[in-house]
Amino acid sequence: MRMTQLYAPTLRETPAEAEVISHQLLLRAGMIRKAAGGIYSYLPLAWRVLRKIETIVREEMDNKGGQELLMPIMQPAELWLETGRWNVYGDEMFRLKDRHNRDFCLGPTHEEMITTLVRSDVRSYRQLPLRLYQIQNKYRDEIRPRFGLMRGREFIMKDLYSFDRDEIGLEESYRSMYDAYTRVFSRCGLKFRAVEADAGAIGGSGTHEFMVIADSGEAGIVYCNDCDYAANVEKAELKPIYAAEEELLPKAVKDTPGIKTISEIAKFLNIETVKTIKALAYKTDKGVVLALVRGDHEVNEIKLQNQLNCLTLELADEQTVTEEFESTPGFIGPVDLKGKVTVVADLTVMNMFNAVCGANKPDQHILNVNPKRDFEPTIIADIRLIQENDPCPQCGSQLKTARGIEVGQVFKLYTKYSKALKATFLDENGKEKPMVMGCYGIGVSRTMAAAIEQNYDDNGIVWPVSIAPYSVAVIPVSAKDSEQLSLAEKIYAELNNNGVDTVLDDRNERPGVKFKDADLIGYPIKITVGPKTVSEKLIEVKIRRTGEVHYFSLQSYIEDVKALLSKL
RNA sequence: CGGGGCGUGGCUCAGUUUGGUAGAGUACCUGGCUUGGGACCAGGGGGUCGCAGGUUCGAAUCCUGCCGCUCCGACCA
Repeated sequence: MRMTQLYAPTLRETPAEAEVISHQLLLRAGMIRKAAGGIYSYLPLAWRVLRKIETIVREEMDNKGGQELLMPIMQPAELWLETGRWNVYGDEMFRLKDRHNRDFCLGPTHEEMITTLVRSDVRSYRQLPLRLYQIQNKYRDEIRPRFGLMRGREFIMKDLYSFDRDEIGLEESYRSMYDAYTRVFSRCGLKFRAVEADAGAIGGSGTHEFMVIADSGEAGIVYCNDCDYAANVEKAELKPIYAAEEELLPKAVKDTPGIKTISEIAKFLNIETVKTIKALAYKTDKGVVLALVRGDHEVNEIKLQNQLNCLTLELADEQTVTEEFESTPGFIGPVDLKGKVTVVADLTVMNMFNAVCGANKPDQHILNVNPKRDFEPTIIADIRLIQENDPCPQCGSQLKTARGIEVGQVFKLYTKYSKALKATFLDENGKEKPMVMGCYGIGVSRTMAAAIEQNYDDNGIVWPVSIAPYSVAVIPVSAKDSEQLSLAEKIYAELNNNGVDTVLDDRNERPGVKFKDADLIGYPIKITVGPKTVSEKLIEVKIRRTGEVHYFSLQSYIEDVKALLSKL
């Protein structure tokens, strides 16, 4: 490709709308343009990157017995009514009607579609296992699209669905995909971590997320340096912490005027926050809930929601606290609570002695509160959010925290959808059984953004070779020197003929402009054709990531460039 | 949806407080000059000032409503 023809409108300045680096650089490098919130056009350079990622994905899926197909984006409501998700999916689903007033949606995912497809054509255990996948746009009307391609409302996803005869087969499919995902993200040049995760709305259990480690990541993860444990903070399990045993003292009410927060009460009473109980009031579709954790801990709302098995969960407002909990905002506690409240206590709370909590009355706390003696929770469970330095559930070492961008997730669905949609087969004994399913997603467009989040510098993007739009940019220093130009043309043609994706910057620009654009777009290698190339038959080869410079002879540079690329 | 910020040539922004002919830089076009890290000179095209009402002799500027973008929270590939 010649730069004079390439549609890559680069920008000198960062558009104000872009916050995260991948969004800024994708816009500046002329790779994407916004059509609406969370909806983007992919310009030629971005499309090349996406196609390279897709190629890697296809190779790895096919390697594991995956077969590519393509299902409709537009899906009839009946499918979703059958599993009940038409209502559960809520506002996140893009819905539309046809001229006959029939309901449709733009597919946010394809479990329903593929399961009904497979159920009508698969009858026998001999046809299983099946691993089917597609790469296409998905639609989710996100509450808040943001960060450019990282959270769009339209995005490119690879989704594979596995159908097995039994759970042993599912385990094998799951392992295969886990392995394939590891290979995909490694080949894309990403630093990532597979972490244990919460299953969320898709359902099923047993799931891993593939997280690209980046400070801009929306997800929190914990990992252990001494073993292979890694988990999403939403999921990470915790054992109770046992406080040193104390003699139970009689509980006492203490005046604490205007003292509402944990840190205030600890300071006021001159005690450690570990001696306090934090009580958080929630409103759910299953009534009001009081969640208890130790003062220095945080509530993990996902865990709480899973314990309550509720669909909605939000912090209660002051009016709710007053009316439904019959308590006082800022002074709520589990002791002598009058309202009809489900009390969920964290495991650690149950092992505290002589603690402090709110008295459910204005400006008062209770001292020497002892769980079981002074209050009896409805549910006792692990509901706290894991923190840095908490012990590893596997080996006990101190955990580290990091931020991650979720680029893929693998799920075991078991028979959730096959039962709901009656996708059954006859086994070797002629017995009808539901297929055992798994689903496996990769955010292709998000992977592109994540790659940038991990590979950039002050001058622009630094693409890993495997997914770079072009591997090499050939830049003649002078736009007038005919010898330089003809050498540049020759190199450009020869590299392309030898399978190296190359652009020629044939624009009538000063060299600085060409270097800047090349760095912004992020070609792994720049080849400068200058006076030295003409006089000494040497080309200058500069590595984008390191700035390292090599001089190769015009006689033999092709192999040298290829060797260099293979090492990057 | 709740809470902040912002909508002025493609991009970055000034002008709004105190109403009076719509500006700069950059990008783009033409010519000249220049060519090893976003040069320079000259000329030029391009804006219903987010939209709709209202106030006024007169509105980018004041008032009302709406729309959009963006950041912080709940959702997720």
